[in-house]
Amino acid sequence: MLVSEMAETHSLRLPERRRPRRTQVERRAETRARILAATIESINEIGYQRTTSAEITRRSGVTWGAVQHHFGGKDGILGAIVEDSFNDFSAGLAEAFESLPRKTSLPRRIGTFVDAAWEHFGSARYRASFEILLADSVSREARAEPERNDLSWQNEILKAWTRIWHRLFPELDLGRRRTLMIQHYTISTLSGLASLQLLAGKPPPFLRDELELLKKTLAREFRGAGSGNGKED
Amino acid sequence: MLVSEMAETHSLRLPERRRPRRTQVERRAETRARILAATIESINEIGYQRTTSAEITRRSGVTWGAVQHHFGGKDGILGAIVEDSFNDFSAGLAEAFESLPRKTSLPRRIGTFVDAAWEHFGSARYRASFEILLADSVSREARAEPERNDLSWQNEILKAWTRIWHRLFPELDLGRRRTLMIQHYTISTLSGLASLQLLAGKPPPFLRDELELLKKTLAREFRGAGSGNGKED
DNA sequence: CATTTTACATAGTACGTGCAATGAAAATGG
DNA sequence: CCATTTTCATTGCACGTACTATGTAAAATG
Repeated sequence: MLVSEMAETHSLRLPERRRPRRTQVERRAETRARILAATIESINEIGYQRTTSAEITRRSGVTWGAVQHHFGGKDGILGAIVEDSFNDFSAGLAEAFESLPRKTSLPRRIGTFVDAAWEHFGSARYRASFEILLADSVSREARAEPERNDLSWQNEILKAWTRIWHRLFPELDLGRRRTLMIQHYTISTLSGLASLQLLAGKPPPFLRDELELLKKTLAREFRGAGSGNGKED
Repeated sequence: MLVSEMAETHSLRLPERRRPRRTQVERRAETRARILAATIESINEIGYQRTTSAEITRRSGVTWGAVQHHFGGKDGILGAIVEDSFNDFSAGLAEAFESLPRKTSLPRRIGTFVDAAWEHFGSARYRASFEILLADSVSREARAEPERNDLSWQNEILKAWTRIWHRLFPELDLGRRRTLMIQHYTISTLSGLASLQLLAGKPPPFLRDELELLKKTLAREFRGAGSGNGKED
């Protein structure tokens, strides 16, 4: 389905007052959102390669001039998608943390944590980000461009992850090394689920059980890791 | 490093008898291997996008005519990589199974299984296959080409996986649904590790520990799943 | 209402990419 | 040693893609 059909499907039948005098910020926000949505949709439906500039304009219903104005170019769209995805992810984790009553049991905290994380990794936007980063990051180091964009998103995402982690599970003391290992394992599994969904074209059939299995694994690793048990390396 | 430098680094200094009268099968095998190796290397180093036909000929040291002759075109190379990767994977698992003495303990069997599986998922060839499939499979369903190539590699890989699985762990009876779930979970984690390695550009720092954690998880799930315990859905 | 700024539209273009077409060299087989 | 097949090399080209350049409409500003 084309994004352009979402908001103005019947606009052809109502030619009177087609544009009800929208304000600039409204226009700006809507076209930006349409471009981003169209790009994400296209990447998920036909893949990164085939998501061309023409395809984006076709799906979004806007012209290339709009893209140029708002994002500068195609790279601008892709960068914005990755950035938004990451920001919403941090916000979502923080929100899940806030909405949790004080002194919730460890398994329950793990549950909400994994669920909130999957809210991110399971989204179409993350899948798009994944393809974008994959297509971009590998080639970036070849060009020897050390920084330029979001100064190594990897460190950023790891930092945010660790921050939330420590706030959610303050009593844990597994040692820095083991903590990072379990974090990386969790990300691997969740991102792996997302990437397999990309390859299969449909969500994993046993998704819920797999998330439960991950929770169980985390719970097991956390058990017996109360304050003071960790050994730093 | 260029693949073309591997075998004929000093050939410029020994112009006499440059080509010691190789047989056809030798020539064929070598150039094919060089092309495949160059493509895999390129995908891992500079990414799928930048792995152009020119880049492949540059790294392999052969011309486009050779590629055309052996693979028909670029798609031929990519397809061969995926196919070879999958075949070697099945062979590797089977071999690991054969080399295992009768009545090995369950944890040890799990260990060799995970290690053998990572031998596959951790290889540069798999990472290349992953990018190829990602770039190709998503766009294929958009073009509505139901079969054509290896008739849904997904089913094939799942079948082979299940086949080995049942030979390695014949006493398990978790029920079909739960078995498939755990398989998918294992693939997700391993493939996730591989994809994160692609994004990071370097192998995961805690790889060994993460594999151990996966083994532990599997062992725990298998425990108490002797013959007759499974419940079919 | 006039002016300035912002938001979008249209047409043309430079460039990379994969490949077709053709030919030469190398090996095989008699 | 010759004919045939296999293997590899060269050149030119059609095509898609992202983008530049420039023009127009719409909203803000006073």
